[in-house]
Amino acid sequence: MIRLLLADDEELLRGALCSLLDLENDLQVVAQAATTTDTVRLAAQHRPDVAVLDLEMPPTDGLHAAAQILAGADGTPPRIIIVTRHARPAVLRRALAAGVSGFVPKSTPAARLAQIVRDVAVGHRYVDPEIAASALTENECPLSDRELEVLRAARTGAQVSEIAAAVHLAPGTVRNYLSSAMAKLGVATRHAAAHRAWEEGWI
Amino acid sequence: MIRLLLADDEELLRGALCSLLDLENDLQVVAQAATTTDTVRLAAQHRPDVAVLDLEMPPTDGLHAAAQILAGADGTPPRIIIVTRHARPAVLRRALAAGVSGFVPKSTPAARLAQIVRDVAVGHRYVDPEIAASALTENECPLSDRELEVLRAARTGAQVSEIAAAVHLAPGTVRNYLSSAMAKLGVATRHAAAHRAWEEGWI
DNA sequence: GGGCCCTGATGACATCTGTCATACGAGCTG
DNA sequence: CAGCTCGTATGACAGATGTCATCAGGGCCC
Repeated sequence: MIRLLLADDEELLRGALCSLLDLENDLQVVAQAATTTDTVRLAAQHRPDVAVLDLEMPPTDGLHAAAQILAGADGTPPRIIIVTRHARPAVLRRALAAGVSGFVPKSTPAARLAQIVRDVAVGHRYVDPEIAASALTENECPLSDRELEVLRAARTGAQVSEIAAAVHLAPGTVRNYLSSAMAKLGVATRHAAAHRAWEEGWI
Repeated sequence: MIRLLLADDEELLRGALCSLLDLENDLQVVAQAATTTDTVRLAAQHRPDVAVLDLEMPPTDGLHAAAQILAGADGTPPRIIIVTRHARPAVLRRALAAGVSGFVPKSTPAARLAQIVRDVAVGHRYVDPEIAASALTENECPLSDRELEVLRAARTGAQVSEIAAAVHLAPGTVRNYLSSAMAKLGVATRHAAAHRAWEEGWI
């Protein structure tokens, strides 16, 4: 019997997946969570074999939760499967770096999930083939850490002075980073750059 | 037997909901769609009793699909339930104006969906109580149609000239609309205004 | 130590943005 | 008809933004 932890902030999806997976008679959902904090707590408490985590979850995100679970486990940590709607190569890279075993976009047929869970439970890794292919062909994120940082701060439409305060840099420096990020992305405004970087899964 | 059309671009959710609802022995999923065009086509072809539509679907959205289904039906049109993650009062208003019978956020427990489908099938309407309460207390969108239009075009970080081209207005006029929208929303940049309007579900 | 790259910072300059006053025509209201 | 509002447009101006050259300090390699 494979013991599962299911984490997703959307009750509808989590509930539907729960009953779907519980139908399989070698799978058992032992805990459910809607937040990353609950996820980490319940993983430590129930020690599931496999944790299926949505990437987009408050208050942080699935990757943070995965890292915490893997770091905090004494003994063998659970295998972790990340499920996401925002399935971009860059996100896949970050997920694999965090040590997750499975990466599944929400465009995967529901029927296949149970099999992926079984594969991962016995130690295999599963990565959506489509995204894996993109990750191998698409170019890396061209932006530096600082550039990503200022773009993150620019996402809500803030002015330079606000961004500068948020990242603890001089306003002029922020403008330089924004400028180089825009040049790298081939766009004309910081906001277009932030939008683009977000779409690509870089921030 | 209640005949259902299920439309959602996420296979995972659609598949999970499908098996969940099929488990109920008075419900039967007769068609599934991942795009709004398929949704409209299959609704005409299968004439389901209830259509469960995700709001966020390519290439248009669930509300467009709902309007087309209701307009195109000869005889009694299907009852329509909109499911959405982005459940804001403004969206609810637009949905009700389009003639849908049910409005369900994705935070609804999966187990309750079957009952909502049954209620709607016999002619009741169902609106998530939480959102309905917000819709009654929260203030209306203060923006005019033109303001919303330019903000929509501004969302990707475009410059004034691009926005002007997109909405077929003079650049100066676009700036006036952006300016008044920013004033109404109490923000300092067009991008912050667009971000805000998006969060509120206005664009 | 001397050179070299990297990060963060500054200042100057052209351009873009946000604000505001104003204008003009369409439609409506008295 | 005169007066009014509304949508659209223009021009002017201050301030914000994007670009670029340049500089100071800190590691790092020879």
